Formats: sequence, structure tokens, C-alpha cells
Amino acid sequence: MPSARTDEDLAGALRARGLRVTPQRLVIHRVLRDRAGHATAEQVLREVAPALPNVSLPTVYATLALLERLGAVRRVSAPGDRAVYDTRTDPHHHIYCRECGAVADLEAPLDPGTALRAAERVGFRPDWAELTLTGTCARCAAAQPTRADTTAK
Amino acid sequence: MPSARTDEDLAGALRARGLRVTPQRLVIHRVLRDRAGHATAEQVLREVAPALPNVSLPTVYATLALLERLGAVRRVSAPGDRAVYDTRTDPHHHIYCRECGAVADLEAPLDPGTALRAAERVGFRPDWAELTLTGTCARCAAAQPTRADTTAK
DNA sequence: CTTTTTGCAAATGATTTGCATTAAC
DNA sequence: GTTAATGCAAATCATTTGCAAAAAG
Repeated sequence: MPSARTDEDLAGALRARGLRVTPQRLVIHRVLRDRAGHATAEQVLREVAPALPNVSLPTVYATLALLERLGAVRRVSAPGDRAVYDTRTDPHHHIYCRECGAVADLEAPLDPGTALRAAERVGFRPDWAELTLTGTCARCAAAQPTRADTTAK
Repeated sequence: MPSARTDEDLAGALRARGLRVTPQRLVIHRVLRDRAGHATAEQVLREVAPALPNVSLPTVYATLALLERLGAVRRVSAPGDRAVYDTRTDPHHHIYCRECGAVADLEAPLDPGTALRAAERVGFRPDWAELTLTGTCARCAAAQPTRADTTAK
């Protein structure tokens, strides 16, 4: 049920809930689905513009929120500021660079079983688990040598 | 090195970097250290007020950012909106409720070893790993029955 | 036709910034 | 005394909201 993979899937999910199938919804979903990485709302707007020059940012936000409710898109909130969205549904994790704020996917197995069970024991109903590694990305690490703790200024 | 546990530790860390030891910095750090859970900047302001009635929100933010740089405090960005801060240094995770936006700690073991190694293999230098479980908290689950996927509208 | 969506403009709310004043050292 | 920190007011910026016009069903 979650995550529509094709335009038809999405259209079906929308109709099933009495929601309307609009070009904005189809295109925004398509753009996110066909992207490599994550996208901010602003990026989505830019990438949707060629197909629909008049979409507005509020519509992008509203649509992303709707797609999230449908389970077709996931909102990943960067430890920093703006949120990013993606359509991946397979287990994967994120690395976040403190320096430049970049968020990237990380392929790695992880067994959150114990944590999930612990959460359920507290009455929490988890539907998603993701690991976030915080640190310094390769690019930023190269820029500032070894960040010796004593060299501060 | 990271995470000053006492006022003296913090004072020392500040002096070591040529930074000044101010009551604001000491009190804000103390308040966060002695708290149970997480606190937003606004909460910190409120709790610091009794001791220092004139502290301003900008100072709270600046100080929290400084303490984060010193490794004395960690900023946890809720998948939702406002960031929360805490002084915990032991491995723990977070559960985030989509409905009400609440963030809570979760005690559970987890071995991020493989993920850390995968990140390093890509040139990333991780300094922190945390698991975030997203779902519905007990309170909200009680409010809205079972959220059957077909009952929407 | 009726009701949902859209686009626009304006609002919101957290976090930041500019700057003169005050406090550390 | 000097220079960094503070407090205040104003600025930013992502995200939301109100509403009339446009589009879906």
C-alpha cells in the first residue's frame, strides 16, 4: 500500500481516498521518484518548473505533505535546518555533515530490532527507523585539516 | 575532552580557547545538565530566568551553539520543527511522534559499527550515531484508534 | 454544478544578525 | 583599558495560512 511507484499507483491511491488527481501531484511525485538523492521543497519547485511553470511553493509543500501522508514520500529532517524529501522505501541511513549541512544516503545494514521492541514496550508504535550519523563529510574534512581541538581561535 | 560535566570543566574549556567565562554560559549549561529530558531554546530561557532575569533568546541560542561546539551539549533536531538540546553523552536513541511532534529518549542497545565503517569508507568522519524511530506515541495512538489504512477521509 | 486545489500575498515562528552597551580579563 | 559577550530590535528564511480564482469530478 505505501509508496506509489507509478503515476497510476498514485492516481489510484488518490482516488481511493476521494482526493483529486492533479498534474501538480503527478509531476511532483514523478520528479521526486526519478531523482537521485534528496530534494528540498525549493529544489522540487525548480525541477517541476519546466513541466509546470506556475506551481507555487505552497503547493509544493502541500503536495509533499500529502504524499507523505500517502506514504509515497518520506520527509527527512536534516539536523540543521531545511527538510529534504525522498521516495526511497528500502532501509537506508543518513550521514549529516555539521560543516556544510549536506545530507547523504548511506547503504548499510542495521538491526533496529531491539530498539523497536523497546519502543513498543513503552506503548510507542514505530513505523520507521533510521540511523543518522553526524560528522564531517570528505569535502569539509579536506578543507579544514584535522580540526585539532587546541588550534581553535 | 567533550562534554564538560561541571562548572569548572566548562570554565576550563572556555579559558583554554580564550573564551570568557560568563554567568550566562555557566547557568545555561547548568540548567541543561541538571534537566531530565530535552529542552528547546525557549524552555532553557524560561528555566534560566529565575537565576538571570535578563538573559535574551539570542544569547541562549548563541550559548547553546557555543556549548555544542565545545561538545558539552548536543542539538537534536526533531523531524518536525524546533530543535531540542540535551547534555547526554551515552548512547541512546529517540522516538518521534508524527502526530504530536513529541521527542523522547529511548534506552536501547544498538551496534552502528557496520554503518560507521561504511561511512568512513566513503570518506566521512562520523562523531555521533543515533537512531530515530518515527511513529505514533502511546497518547496519540490511544486518541485515534487503529488508523486503518482504508478508513481515511 | 459542487467541492477540492491552486496560486498569490501575507502571516507565522524559530533562529540569526547588527549594533551600542556592558562585563571579562 | 581592550576585546569579547550581552541585550535589544530588527531581519531572515523556511514553512503555513487565508482567500478568490481555476480545475477536477
